[in-house]
This record gives sequence, C-alpha cells and structure tokens, in this order.
Amino acid sequence: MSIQLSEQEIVRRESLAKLRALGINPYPADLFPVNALTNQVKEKFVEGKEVVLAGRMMSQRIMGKASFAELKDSAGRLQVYINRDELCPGEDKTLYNEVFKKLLDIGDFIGVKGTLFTTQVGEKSLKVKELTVLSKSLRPLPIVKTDEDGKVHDAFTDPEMRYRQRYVDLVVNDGVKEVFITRSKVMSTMREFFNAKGYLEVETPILQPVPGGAAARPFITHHNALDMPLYLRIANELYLKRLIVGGFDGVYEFAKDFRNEGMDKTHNPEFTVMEIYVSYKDYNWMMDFTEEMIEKVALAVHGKPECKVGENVISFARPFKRISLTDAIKEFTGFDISGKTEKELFDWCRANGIDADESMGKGKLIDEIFGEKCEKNYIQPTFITDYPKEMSPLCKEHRTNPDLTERFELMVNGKEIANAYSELNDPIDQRERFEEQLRLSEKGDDEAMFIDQDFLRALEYGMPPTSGMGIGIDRLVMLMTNQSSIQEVLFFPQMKLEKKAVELTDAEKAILEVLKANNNMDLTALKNTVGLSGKQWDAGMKGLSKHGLVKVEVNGDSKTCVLK
RNA sequence: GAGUUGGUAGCUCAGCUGGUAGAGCAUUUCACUUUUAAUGAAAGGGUCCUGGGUUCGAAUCCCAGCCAGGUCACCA
Repeated sequence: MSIQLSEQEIVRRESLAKLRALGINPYPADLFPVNALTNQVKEKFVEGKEVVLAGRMMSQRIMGKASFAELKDSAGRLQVYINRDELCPGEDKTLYNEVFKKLLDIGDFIGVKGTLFTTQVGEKSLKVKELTVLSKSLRPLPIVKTDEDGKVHDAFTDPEMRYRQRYVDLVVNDGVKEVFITRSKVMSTMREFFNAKGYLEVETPILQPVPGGAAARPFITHHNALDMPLYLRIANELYLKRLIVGGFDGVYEFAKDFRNEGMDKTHNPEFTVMEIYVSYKDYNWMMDFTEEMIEKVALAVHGKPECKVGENVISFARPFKRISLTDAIKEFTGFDISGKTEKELFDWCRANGIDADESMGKGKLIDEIFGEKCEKNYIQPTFITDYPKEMSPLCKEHRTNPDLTERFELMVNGKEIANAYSELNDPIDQRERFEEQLRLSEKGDDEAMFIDQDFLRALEYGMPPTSGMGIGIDRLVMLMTNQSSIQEVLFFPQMKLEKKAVELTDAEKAILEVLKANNNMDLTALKNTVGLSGKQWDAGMKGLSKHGLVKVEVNGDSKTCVLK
C-alpha cells in the first residue's frame, strides 16, 4: 500500500537480506519443536530445566557480550538471557554478534532452547543455548513499556488504530486477549448448558428471501444466478420455529444478524445473538432457564455470581427480580397504564416530557414511557414481563389479559439484554398480527414489514406450545468484561474505509514502473524507455516529484532520476 | 443526523498572539557478561490528515472535506 517506506522499514528489509546472505531463512518451513509456554514455565518453575519456547521478541537489552530479551508467546512473557559464549561456544560468534544483536528486531518471531534459571535480581528467566529465527517482522510495533511501579508508558491507545489493526492491539496490549477469551467462555458455557439438556445446535440461512422475526432495516444483496434479491437476516426466529414445527424439542443457534441502521457504542451492523426455542414450555419456564444460564455464565467467567460493571456491582445470583411492565411504570411514574386509551397515553406522554407523535400506537407509547422513565433504573438483573400485544406480534396472548402478551425482557445495567416469549402458535392469530403490523407500518414507517407466507404455512401444520428466548451476546460479553463499547468485544468492529493511498495517474505509474525495475536512471534514458509524449512525460514527472516519489539529481551535464 | 474534541517522526505527545518543526521511546553507530522503562556517547528520521483561502510568510488563522473518539437524538 505505502510505496514509501520509513527508515525503520528499510532497515528491517536490509536485515532480512543480510539474514539470507548468512544462509538463514527468515521464514523457515520446518516445524519448530515448542514444548512449553511461558506461563507454564513460570508457574512450574524448575531451576535448570531445559525447555523449548517460541514467540515474538518484545524487547532487547544488549550489554556487550550478554543480553536480555523478552519473549512473548500466546500465554504471556518470559525474559530470556543470551550469553555470547554460551550461544556460540566455538570461534564463530556470528549468531550472537550479527544475527541477534543487529539483524533481529522487536516483533520478530524466534525459537529458543535453553535452561531455566533465576537472575540476581530474582527474575525467572531462560538461558538460551540455541536460537532460531522463525519469522522476520518488517514493520515496527508500537513500543509499550511498563515501569517498576506498573505505570504504562507510550500505551497504544488510539481506538482507531486499535480497531483497524486489531492484530497489533492484541500483540502490544496485554489484556485485550482476555476480553476475547472471556467472550469464548461465555459462549461455550451456554453451549454446554444447552447441550446437557439435549437441545440441538443448528444453523439457519443468513441469506433470506424474506427477512423476518424483527422490525429492522435489512441489508439487501442480489443473487446473480437466481436473479433475485436476498436479504441478510435480521433475526433467526422464524427459521428456528420451523424446526420446532419439524419436531425438534429444543433448538438453538449462535448467529450473526445484520441490521442496516445507525452505529454507536452499543450497535454494530453485524452482531451476535443466541436464540433458543424449547417446545412444551412457556415464558415462566424460560425465565427460570434464563436465570440459570446467566448465573452459570457469570460463575464460569468470574468464579462468583457478581461482577463489576462501571460503577456498579451486579449480582447474577438467582432469583432475579420479576415485575410486570405495568407495575414497573407504576413504580417509577405513579401512572397506571392499564385500560388506558391511546389518547390518554398520548396526553400523558406529552404532559410528562416524552416525545410522542400521531403515528405511535398504544404499544409504542407504552414502550416510550418505559424506555424514558424506567429502563435505566434496572441495574440489577430484572425480568420485565407482560408487554402490550401491539408491540409483540410473534408472542402469544397473555393467558389472563387479552391486551397483553406472555413476553419478558431481561434488563441489566439499565439495558435490555434478552427477550423471550411464549411463542404464538395459532396460525390464524399470527396471520392477523402480521396484517396488523403491516397496517401500523403503513401509517408512516420506514421499516417495511414483510409477511413470511411460508412461516405461516409451517404454523398451519401445527407448532407445539413453545417458549423462545434471544440474547445479545455482544452486550452480555460487555457486561461480563466490564466494557462500555461494543467495539471492545468485537475483534473487527465495522469501520469506514481507510483513506486511499495517493492515486497515481497512468503516466505516473508507467514512469514509476520503469524506474523501479532499473532503480536510478539517467533522465533521457528514462524518458526514452517510458515512451510517453512530451506532455504526458512532463505531467507525470511533475506529479511524481510532487508526491515525493522521485527526485531528479543534477550533476554537471548528467541528470539522474532517483527513486525515493 | 446535530453539535463537540482530536489528526504533527515508527509509537506516545509538546509546539504561546502566524516567523527555518521539538522531546521521550524506537532506529543507526560505538562502549558494556545477570539487566529490567538497562545505562553512557553520538547520529539520522517529517505529505504537520486533504484541498482551498487570508498573509511578505500558515502546523498555527478562516472555509470546505476525510477519518476517529466521546455526547445527544434516532433506531432495537
């Protein structure tokens, strides 16, 4: 990408060539017989034991005939001690004097064989007897240093660079890895929990002809051979329920969903959800199940059911508080929404500083009230239950109140992290609810609702009573790792394209190509070789010198064009 | 989407009301056999995000744009 190399990049390329000249392959193919990791070596330290380690060299402290270097592998860091005469017992000291001291740089992968010992200062170290170059690094890593007080100097913190070059972030910032290891643990704990109950992990289509299961703007793509539009899924729900229709007792999927909406620190265009559907259950059962699952996750991650999130300590110990949406609103506003008309709700919103507009139905108004007045107050895990029917088109009507549905959301730290239903399995009711949604969105909504006819057909064959639950994995991981930004729990959060490298014109490219093949060239010879018209040649040369790529050196009568 | 802060050496950052661009680490050279932010000595290294404008003169002031952060709004 970058045509111009920095001084340090040039030096490293020269070192690469010198290694080759010494007969050392800087990128050897051979297996390297690693037999330990740095943390194992430190934890089960045996003085004098011989081990073989490999990793990146993260620092070098050269003191004449002896040196210290820091080796970083997947598990941690270990100091290695290299003594010239022990590494090179014979006459030839090249491996130490040239290779180690001059040709190796911070960031290079090396393999070392040696014996464990403790330095005079008391640091567990490895005395190197054999040194192998495993991979040369051509770009300098940021140098992050920690002093004796544990204070970090020159930390690599620029979020843009950290996210764009996550590989560098992972190498240089110890602790970033931990977040992702925890992420994996969260998911594997859930998976084990589901598998132990006999539920089946499944995969359903990401490319869908009808994106259903949620109200959100989808990404659209196009299939050439079929010549039809396809949508990236916004939810898994409708496909997983088809599998319940098909006779599985329980199915679950860890899935990437995609929503073509705004981005902020809790929204990435692609995100991970887990959805699970279990037949013959209802949402009360699902609350117990969800509690148990989350408590297990917290225990697996922290060893106890508590964790610190920002200023708060959150306890995931069962049972979680349960409160109906109606009571929650009553608790924080004193307002009783039950039996209120749309007009009454609308007026109350206006009177209480909530932006309400004519397009909002009852459900939406209630949702606004909850979102505005209640949501942020639920720091400790709380199930909010029994949502209005209007805002839950896939959820079964409440067994005792036809205005409500059997739905719960789990709120933690003031945010929703899970959502669950007693799933609607009455195909005629489902069709009516879809049509009702369509009417609502026609009232003035940019989110087109799709009616999935095949899903309705599946329901008509009969779906057993089922409870389903979806949980945002990214947000759960944010809680479990005490991160306030979703970008910190995604390896590669979405970013705008990086600025393009300097665009070169065709004339400039042609000149540069010839020049690169010949390195420096006499100006007239160059002009003749390139064979451009006088005008193009002139413009091309001017452009290149403006970009700082070439320079013309005048020496008496001869003019030489130099590649910079 | 709105307003806000930032973009200077490989990295972290300084640079006053406009006057030849600085430090630490890293790099190069030299010294040094248990150091640890190793140390001592010397040297090199810049598209000051991009494009316009004002000016004798712009990293600095003005306008526009690009990228990012945090804030708010919208959105599940």
